[in-house]
Amino acid sequence: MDRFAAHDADRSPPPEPGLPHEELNEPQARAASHAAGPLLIFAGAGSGKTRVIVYRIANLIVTHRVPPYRILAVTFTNKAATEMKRRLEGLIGADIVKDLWVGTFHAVCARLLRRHHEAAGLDKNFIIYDDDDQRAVMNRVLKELNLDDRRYPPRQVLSRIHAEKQEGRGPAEFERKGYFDDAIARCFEAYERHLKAASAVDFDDLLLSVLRIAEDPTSFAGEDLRGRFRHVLVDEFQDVNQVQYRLVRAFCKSHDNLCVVGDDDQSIYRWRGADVRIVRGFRRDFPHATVVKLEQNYRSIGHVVRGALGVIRHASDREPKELWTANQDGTPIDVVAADSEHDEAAWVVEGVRELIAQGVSPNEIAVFYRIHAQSRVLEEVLREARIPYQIIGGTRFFERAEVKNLLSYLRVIANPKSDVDLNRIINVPARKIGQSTVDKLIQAADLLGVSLFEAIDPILEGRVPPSAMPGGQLPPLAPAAKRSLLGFRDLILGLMTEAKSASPSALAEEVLARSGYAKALEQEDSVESEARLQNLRELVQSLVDYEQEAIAAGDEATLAGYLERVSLVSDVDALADVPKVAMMTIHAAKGLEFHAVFLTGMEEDLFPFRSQDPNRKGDIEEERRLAYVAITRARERLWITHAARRAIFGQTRYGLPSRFLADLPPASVRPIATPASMMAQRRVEGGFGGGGGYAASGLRFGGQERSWEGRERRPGAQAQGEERFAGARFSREGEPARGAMGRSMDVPDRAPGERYVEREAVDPGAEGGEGLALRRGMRVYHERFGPGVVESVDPGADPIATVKFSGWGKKRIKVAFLRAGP
DNA sequence: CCTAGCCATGCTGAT
DNA sequence: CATGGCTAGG
Repeated sequence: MDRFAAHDADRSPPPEPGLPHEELNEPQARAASHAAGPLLIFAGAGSGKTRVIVYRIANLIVTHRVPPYRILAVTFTNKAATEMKRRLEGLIGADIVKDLWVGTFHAVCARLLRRHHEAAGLDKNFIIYDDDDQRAVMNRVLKELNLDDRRYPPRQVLSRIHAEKQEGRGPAEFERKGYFDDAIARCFEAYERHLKAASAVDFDDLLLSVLRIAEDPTSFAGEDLRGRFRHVLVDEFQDVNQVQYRLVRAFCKSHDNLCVVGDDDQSIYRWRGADVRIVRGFRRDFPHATVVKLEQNYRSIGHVVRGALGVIRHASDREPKELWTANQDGTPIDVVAADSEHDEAAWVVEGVRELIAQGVSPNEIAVFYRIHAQSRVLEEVLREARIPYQIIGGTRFFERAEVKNLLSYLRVIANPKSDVDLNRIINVPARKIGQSTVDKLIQAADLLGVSLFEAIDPILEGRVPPSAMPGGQLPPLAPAAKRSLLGFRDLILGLMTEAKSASPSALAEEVLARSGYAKALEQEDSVESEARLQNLRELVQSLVDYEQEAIAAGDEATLAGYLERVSLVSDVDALADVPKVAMMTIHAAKGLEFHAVFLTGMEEDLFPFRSQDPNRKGDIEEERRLAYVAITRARERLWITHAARRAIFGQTRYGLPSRFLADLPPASVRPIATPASMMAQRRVEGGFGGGGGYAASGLRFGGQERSWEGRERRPGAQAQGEERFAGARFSREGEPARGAMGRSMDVPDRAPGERYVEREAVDPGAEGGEGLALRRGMRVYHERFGPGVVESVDPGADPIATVKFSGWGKKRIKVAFLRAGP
């Protein structure tokens, strides 16, 4: 029995007779046994969709006798693919599973493209260019076209091209909208030309090339692609883009055995071309589709499920569905007010330490953040506390310079046309081939219309036609430069010969030895160079691992195969099954689950994220879905933290608690303030002229239990800690019941930081002051609008403050209605 | 030709 | 804050 099932044994769905090994509930079983035709599965978070897909595939093979190599299952990450295969092996055996097509769109397309490389005009050993490589190509393109890279920043040009390709358009279909686009169009054309010349593809091409073949009605390759699969399953369907959808439809051309599984509430990749309309329009495209909804959550405790629902309920335009759970309520969600990001990190570490002390395995604990930049502080504190952790993403192993260098050597050996790679290593280690020499080489290559590598011989022999040079001869190379270039050429040629017989790992060793790279690093003898050597050894080891895996799977271990794999690894793929706390962005957390989750940085402008660049408009709806994804990762415990101030991007920001916090049902939340946060609060309080400010503000100690509408009624089983704060509730005299005011009914009844208020400030009998001494920047709290920051104050007998509220914007409020906020 | 150090500039999310 | 591009000096 697998880990998932073992862990959740106490809350597994009821057994279904006739379905061995796995137990499925009614809708799950319906989806799993659906034999043919289109099938749309709306799978809520934690509703056991992986289980359904796995069982469905097993069913197709065992019951319906579909040959495994006729089944394609597309997953979102390689890790998910591996996990799926692992679970299938338990059901139908490894022998059958190895013939299945299971993988990400990119991995599947890379494999198909290897087979049909000719139809795409590529060498068999084509190379996949990553972002860095793409930028290098674009830099060269801009230079070639004499375009100012300040006016046309490579990244922006690329992102424009990327957007086009994601919609399935090439340079020919590019629509010019103004004169700026003229240049973009030329860049697009030149960029494509360079990639093709290098026999390289970018991530978009991987899909696009296969799509073009698959949609070509005339070619043999296209026929093969359209007839290859009899059943296609796509997981995380809410995050597919147009190209991927067209691809899937092409694969299903001769039948419509298409099973898609998704949850529009978890669509978080719109920014990279994912189109929720595809999942929402599926029934229009396939009117006879069977639709199954999985709405029972088996993963999380009741408080977590209700917290997630509170957030997603306010999403506009979602497929009607109601997630529910039979699980126990468990512990409420802790919403923690911290003073700073350091304070926040300290709280997280303390919580992690406690969990581990209680016997929770570190790999069942995760720390989430909105952006990678938040990880550093958390990492430092964890390291200090000697808690083992692993960071997913950020600066990755394969992005380190020395690793990329060795990979570039290997890529040049596999595909000498790859100019980006050649350029990268031509002077690594330093071998006296400087920029001027490389520039001449590039010129020669451009003139001859060949790759950099192919231009070496002509330039050494002076065979570059002078007539082609505008304004004279190509400046001659210095003898020293010639010698160096010759040495480099021979090095590569020698390694190419070696590659014919040696294994990939042996070849890598050979590269390190013959190039002198290892020696150069050894001689440097610094802490950094030692670390680099270590990384290179690790890379060689990963080649060895690859070879062993290939042998075990009965495949041939090829250099191209390895290079393809490293190009397509995703961040989460690196998530190892080791006892370490996992740290990652919420995007990376999609599809994962943990016993305990710390969701950090829950502040306005950070989450929901808002770019400082006013041209880039954020998408609040997507941020909301992201929050939903984050919350639903937790099985038993969830802490959500926010900090009053945070140093990020080189400056200190004073943030408001995220608007999403206000959407958590109060009954499922336990507000907590860190000691440092309470201290800071005390300082703010001082500015209010003492504890009497509350009485003066018209707020009254309420102590009265407020009621909620519908399902959100306070559960009978109160969690401990709830009592501690039970008396600390405020209500303003004469204020209408909040339940009548739409979303404000879910505003937490206690603002973060209120614990201090309870202990120190609430004294109904205290004398009133002369109103609040508000200053700009001060944090206040309003009964209806929640926490806010004072922008300005109009003094007078009845002073009015302009206050910015998270989620509400600026409001002019009588000071009398404000009190000290979080 | 190489290297160190300076300045500037961007800075979400990722296969 | 971190990376990268550029300049000046070796």
